[in-house]
Amino acid sequence: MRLQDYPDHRMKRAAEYVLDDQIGYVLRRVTQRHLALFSESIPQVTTTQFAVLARLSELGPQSQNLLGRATALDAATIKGVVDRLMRQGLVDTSADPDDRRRLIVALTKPGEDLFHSTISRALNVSDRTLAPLSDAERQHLMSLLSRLV
Amino acid sequence: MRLQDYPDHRMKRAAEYVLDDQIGYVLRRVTQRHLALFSESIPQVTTTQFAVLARLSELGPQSQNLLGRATALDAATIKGVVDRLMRQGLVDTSADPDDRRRLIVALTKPGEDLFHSTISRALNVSDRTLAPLSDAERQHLMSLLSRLV
DNA sequence: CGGATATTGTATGTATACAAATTAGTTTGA
DNA sequence: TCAAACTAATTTGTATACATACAATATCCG
Repeated sequence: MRLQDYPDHRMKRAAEYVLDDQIGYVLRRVTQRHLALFSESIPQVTTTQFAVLARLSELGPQSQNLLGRATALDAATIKGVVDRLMRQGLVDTSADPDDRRRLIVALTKPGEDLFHSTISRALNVSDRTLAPLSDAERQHLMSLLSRLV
Repeated sequence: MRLQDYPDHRMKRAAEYVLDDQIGYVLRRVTQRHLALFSESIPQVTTTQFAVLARLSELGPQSQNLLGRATALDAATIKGVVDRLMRQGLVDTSADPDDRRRLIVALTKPGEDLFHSTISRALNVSDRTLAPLSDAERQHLMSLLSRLV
C-alpha cells in the first residue's frame, strides 16, 4: 500500500504540515515564555517599553521616528509606546527647533533611574529565558537567530 | 583609570545592557520578518489563524478552550481568532450536547480547502524564514529553540 | 444530596503591531 | 524657484495577546 492510498487522510496531513515544527510557531511560544518571565520580574514596563528606554539611554534624545526605527517599531507603534511611557513620566517630548515635523523624545530622571535600577533584572530575564541551554549553546542560538533578522 | 571611573557614562551603560544581544529583542525581530513573509504569501489568514486551521485539521473538531490550549492561545485570544475565522466562513461552531458550557469548533469545507491549498506556501514561508541557514544549522536552531518553550 | 471547587465561554481593558490614509513640513530637481 | 517627491507624525482600523472579572455549567467530596 502506497502512502497516497492511505485511507486516513489525517495521517497524510500531519506528515504534510507539522505545526510544532514550524519556526513561526516555535518563535511565538518562546516569545510567550520570555514575556511571562519579563513581566513577572519587571512589572513596571513591557519588553517593548524597556527596549525604548534602553535605546534612549544608549543614544540620547531622538526623534520619535528614529527612535522607532532604532527599536524596530513602526511609526504607529512607537507613538503608542511613547505615549504610555510619557503617561508614566519615564520620557518627555519636545519640538525639534531644526525640523518642525520632528518630536524629540528624551528620558526623564525617573525614566533613567528606572532603567538603571532594572538592568540587572532584565539581564536576569534573558538569562532565565536561555536557562535550559549551556553557555556554548546560548551563543550558538543567538548567532543563528541574529542571521534571521 | 578603572572602568567605574570612566567619565562617559554611556559607555558603561552600553557595556551593561546591549539591546541587540538580548534574546527577547532578537526573537521579536525574527518574528517580525517571519510575519511579513507569511502575510505576503498567504494574505487570507494570519499566522495564528493558520495555526488554528492546522490544529483543527490535525485533531478534528475541538472545544474552543481545548483548541486554544492546543495552539498556545489563552481563552480570550482563541475566542477572537475563532470569531474572525467564522466571519470568513472557515470554521463553524456548535453546542456540545454532553457539556453545555462547551462550544465545538470545526473546519468548514472552505476552511479545509483553504488550509490544504496553502500548506505548500506555508512550508515555503518557514523555508524562506530560515533561508540564511544551512540545513544542519536549521535543524540545530529548531532543536535549541524547542528547548526554550 | 448539596455545597465547594473547577471549567468554559464571554466581556472589558490594556498593550503591542502593522497597513493605509491624512496632514504638515522639508528637500530636491527641472 | 517652485512643483514634485519625500519625511514625520498622527489617526483609524484590524489582529493578536494577556489579565481580570463574571455567569453558567460540571464535578467532586463530605
